[in-house]
Amino acid sequence: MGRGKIEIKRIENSTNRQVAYSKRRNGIIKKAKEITVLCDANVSLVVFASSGKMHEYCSPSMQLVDILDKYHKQSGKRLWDAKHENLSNEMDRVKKENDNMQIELRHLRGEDITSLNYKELMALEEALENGLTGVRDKQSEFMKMMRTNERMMEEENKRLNNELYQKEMEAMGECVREMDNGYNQRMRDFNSQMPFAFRVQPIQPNLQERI
Amino acid sequence: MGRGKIEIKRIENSTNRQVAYSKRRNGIIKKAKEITVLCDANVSLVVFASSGKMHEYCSPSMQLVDILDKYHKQSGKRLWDAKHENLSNEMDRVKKENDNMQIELRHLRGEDITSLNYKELMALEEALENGLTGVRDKQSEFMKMMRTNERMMEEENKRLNNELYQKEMEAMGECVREMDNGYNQRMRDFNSQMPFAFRVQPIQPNLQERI
DNA sequence: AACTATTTATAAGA
DNA sequence: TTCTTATAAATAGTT
Repeated sequence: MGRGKIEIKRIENSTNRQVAYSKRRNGIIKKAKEITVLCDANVSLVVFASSGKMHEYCSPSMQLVDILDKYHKQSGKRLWDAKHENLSNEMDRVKKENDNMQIELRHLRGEDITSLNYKELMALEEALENGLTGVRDKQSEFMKMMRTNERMMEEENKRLNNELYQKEMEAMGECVREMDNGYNQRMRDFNSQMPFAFRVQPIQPNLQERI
Repeated sequence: MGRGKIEIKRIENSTNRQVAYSKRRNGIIKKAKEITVLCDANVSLVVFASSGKMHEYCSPSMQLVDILDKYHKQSGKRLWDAKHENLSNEMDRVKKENDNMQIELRHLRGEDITSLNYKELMALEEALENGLTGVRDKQSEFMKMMRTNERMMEEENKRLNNELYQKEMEAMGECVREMDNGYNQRMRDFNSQMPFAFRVQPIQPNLQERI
């Protein structure tokens, strides 16, 4: 009923689909109201757009719960119980999955392995070795990164020390020549004796969170 | 849409009302199906005739319970009782636990460890090593048991062979002296040449299920 | 339950 | 979204 006949299949153009949804939703709700009045019927209508938005119509003087109650009584399908049962089943399934994982975890931790046969033990060993290999690869990667970083820090440190020394030399300027030359000598001595760890260090955000 | 226009008010003639109900109910259900397909929507429709008879339509791949669940979530109206909510919460809890275990398992298998920091990697390595130690202890225990068993079987075998030989000697009694002495000699030769595996073996229930 | 004249819903276009 | 309008679809009244 429109400018052209349409096939009843999903409207691919999303705008058109949206428009059609809006129109038809109004239409169906209007029909629901009409049948309610004309035929003295009770209707519960809940429509969800694909977007998730919900619209509902429910005959006046009746709440959805009442309708459901009637539905419950009529259909013999016990909705609440059914829902409960579904949830219960799902629960059992998930709990079983849980138990299996628990067992697997315990095995991987070397616990409760008395019940395993030799074949299973071998498989377990292999799994553990594989895991260990992966972890150690990752660790050596880390090590490499740390060494690289250390080297960078060391260089940065050298550079900073140098710069600092230059700055001091500059700042002291003429002063220096008037003072005992021994002072700067002592300064340099001190710096070269100071343990590396106590010198000014660059901030290395890459490492701060990881170590 | 008919031979004449009608006012939207209760149809007083009961037969007409009944007919109209039937026609319009089909119409509305058809519309519900159409909007479901055309617009990718989900619909729950329950219609009660004034007689009390019920008809329903529910989008495929969705049960009324699912619709209700969605309805519940959207409207905030409490359709489910406390029991349900408890179960629901428990479910969430268990599912979360499940996810955590899944993650731990993947880590132990060396998967998804990119996101771990060094400390976590170390802990993981230790766990794996402990697991491996446990498994290997168990394996060596197995080995020991198998060796012990083998030794026992060997001894048992020797004993049985001996016994068999003694029995044969006894049973043949006088016969032997009358026969060519070469027979027994051949018998013994044969037995000592026969591969170990084909001799009578003791039943070892401890090993039967395990290996 | 079928038929059909008419009303109503709506697809496409603006 | 809303309006318009040509056309498809629904259905009231009839058989």
